[in-house]
Amino acid sequence: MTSKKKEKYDLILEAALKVFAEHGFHRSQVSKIAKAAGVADGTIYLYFKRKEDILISLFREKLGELVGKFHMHIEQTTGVKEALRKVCEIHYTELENNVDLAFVTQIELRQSSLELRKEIGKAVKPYIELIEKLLVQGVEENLFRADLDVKLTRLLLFGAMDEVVTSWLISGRKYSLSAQVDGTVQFFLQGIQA
Amino acid sequence: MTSKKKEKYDLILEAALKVFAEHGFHRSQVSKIAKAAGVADGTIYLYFKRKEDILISLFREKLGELVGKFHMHIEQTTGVKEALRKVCEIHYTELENNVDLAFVTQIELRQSSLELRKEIGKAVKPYIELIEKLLVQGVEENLFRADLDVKLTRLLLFGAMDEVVTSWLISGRKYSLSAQVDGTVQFFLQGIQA
Amino acid sequence: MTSKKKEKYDLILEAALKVFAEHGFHRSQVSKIAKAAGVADGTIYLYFKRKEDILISLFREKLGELVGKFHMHIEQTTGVKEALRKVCEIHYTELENNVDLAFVTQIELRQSSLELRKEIGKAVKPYIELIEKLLVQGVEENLFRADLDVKLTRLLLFGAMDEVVTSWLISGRKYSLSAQVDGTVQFFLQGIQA
Amino acid sequence: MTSKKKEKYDLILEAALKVFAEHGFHRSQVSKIAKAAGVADGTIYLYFKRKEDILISLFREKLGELVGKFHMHIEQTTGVKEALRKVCEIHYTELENNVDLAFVTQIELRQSSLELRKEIGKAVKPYIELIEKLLVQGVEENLFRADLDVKLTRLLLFGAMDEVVTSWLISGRKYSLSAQVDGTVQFFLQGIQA
DNA sequence: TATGAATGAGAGTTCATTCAT
DNA sequence: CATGAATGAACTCTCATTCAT
Repeated sequence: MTSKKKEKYDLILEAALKVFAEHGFHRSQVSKIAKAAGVADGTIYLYFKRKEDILISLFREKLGELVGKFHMHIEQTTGVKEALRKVCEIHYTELENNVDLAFVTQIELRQSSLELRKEIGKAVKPYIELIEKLLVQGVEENLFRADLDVKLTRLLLFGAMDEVVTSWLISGRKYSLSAQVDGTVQFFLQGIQA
Repeated sequence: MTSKKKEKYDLILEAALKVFAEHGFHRSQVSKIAKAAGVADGTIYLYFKRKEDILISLFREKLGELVGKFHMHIEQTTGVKEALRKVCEIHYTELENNVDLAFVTQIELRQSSLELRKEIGKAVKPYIELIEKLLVQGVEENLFRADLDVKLTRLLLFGAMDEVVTSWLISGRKYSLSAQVDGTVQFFLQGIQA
Repeated sequence: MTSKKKEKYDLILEAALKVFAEHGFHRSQVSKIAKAAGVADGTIYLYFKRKEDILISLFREKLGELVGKFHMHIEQTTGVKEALRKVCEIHYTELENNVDLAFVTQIELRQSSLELRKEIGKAVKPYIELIEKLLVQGVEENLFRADLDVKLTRLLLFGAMDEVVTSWLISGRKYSLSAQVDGTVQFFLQGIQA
Repeated sequence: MTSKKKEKYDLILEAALKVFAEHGFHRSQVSKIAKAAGVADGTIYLYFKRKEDILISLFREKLGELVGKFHMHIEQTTGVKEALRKVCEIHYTELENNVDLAFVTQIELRQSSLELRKEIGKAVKPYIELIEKLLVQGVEENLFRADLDVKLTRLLLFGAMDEVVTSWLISGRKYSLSAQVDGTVQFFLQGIQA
């Protein structure tokens, strides 16, 4: 029963991901999601309290998976710099290979109330903290500047990558996103100075 | 008459800024904006084709003003690095001193369709290009790396600053935004490397 | 403008009376009322806050008219007993001649929440108080028993008439309601007579 | 098995009485009743065809019990007048001592369609006929007026008592209901007395 | 230009009822 | 007999936009 319930829960989530990516959150009627999932409208409400809950749950699940991948790959790396490159690489390639998810995270999820954005902020936090952890480690190993403001820098790194992804999406994905990893990581490590 | 028209146009825009900042785009009814501007609902439609147009126009006007300020201040600077610091300084202080505008640009404006976001992209372009121009100049003056990918880097810089502002807003503005200028610029110039 | 507004207000109220009488409150969709009134659905909400407000307003207006008629006719009577007969006569004939109103007051209005019934109770109060006033006057004139519990008796009179009307309606109006005036009044007077 | 069936039937009815009394008919979801009865939603439909059937059955059962009590007590009385007082006494005390039932009969049961009200009318009939029987007997014994319209009077008596109960409920039960018996009966007897 | 009353399409959500297990 | 997950019809209310004045 639990597995069956879980199945339908995931079924709806998968359907929602597709519908949100194609039509955007506000233009995605619950009935459209239900139809895509092959269930009745009312069934949605057996698994989610409100329409917004689908969005939040979707984000939590998918971001959870992503953070899992980050941790998994980073464990296999040997140095902090290498790990940081891995983070950027996963960030770019995962979203490049999963355009639906990219649209939802970069475009649709932002189309929400301040209240919801705080909720999303909580879900993003583990990722931001992962970056911070690497920064702290780098400072301890004397690889990064001793006076580095890690709280500020984690935002700068995340924001920089985030903007690259969004810009790539809005441009219509006319170039390779993963090809930007080198330039991005070099910028992170060296800055722009000659 | 044209000046009078301009006056009412601005009147509506100012009212919209306040209303959007307080209630968010989707919760800001046209009638609420009209009331705040002291005009009739229908009058709005003499100056703006659709509700979304108010948002776009607001952004264009305000961003235009901002870009103007950037140009004005940069002309008074002597070097590229100094100019880049000035850009960051203006970016942070202007939004810190104009919280309404900050809310609209960082939160509400993102709550829009892909179509609208493209429109916004066009309005942001002059700013992004201003950054790019400084980067190109820096490379030419051998201040920045010769192999710098300026198209990518302009996004990284903008994205990094953008995230810092958004994060500051969502956190509830518990710390000084302008105090982040030093750390941000240092990161831009030096990167994180020791 | 005010008269025009008043006109549409009444238009909706008249339409609602017909629709409520025919289909009952819960089966009367707002769209049905709007159609009957020849206005758009949304227009209803320019004059009434919620669907329930239509019912309450309808009751207030109609009961207000009725109480007005009571007062008007009673002023023309000479004695208390005659006045009491007039009350019963108006009660029965008005509802007999306005079956739609009768249905709404006797059947549909009762189909409401305890909260709403209290609201209705307030609207009925002037009528109950009118009856009480007559009873007090009768006691003072030694026409009615000196030990008469006027608070209780006003309920007994109102309830008795109310039940006669409801029963007449539910029976399918197979007999004359106004023909019950004599029997009712005789019962009342003998009951309260000194 | 039949007794077991009867048990569950009563179980649901008792649960429904409580739920209806607390939340009202329209706000009492079938699932809420099922939960209160400790059965599954679907089980309700093994005993009742529709939600309304629960209400009707509830009324029939409870009113049947009441009418039984009336008959039982009246048999023990010696005169018609005494019997009539007993009727009023039972009417008031039974509902005063069973507030849940009072709420359902006076408030919730009225919240139903004309169709249902006819159904309820049938259930009330034995009680009304009981009153009529007493009236006829009284007339035969020359205790009551010879020209008494018993069909009308039975309604007047029932309606008067009904209104007293409803008014007592809506007022928030701030006074004793059974204390109204004397005043009520005195009014009745004087009204119909020979 | 300006008004603001009127429009009416649109969608989230509830819940009585069913039926496969 | 019993279950409870699934169904899907039903309906109120909002609000961007229009247009007669």
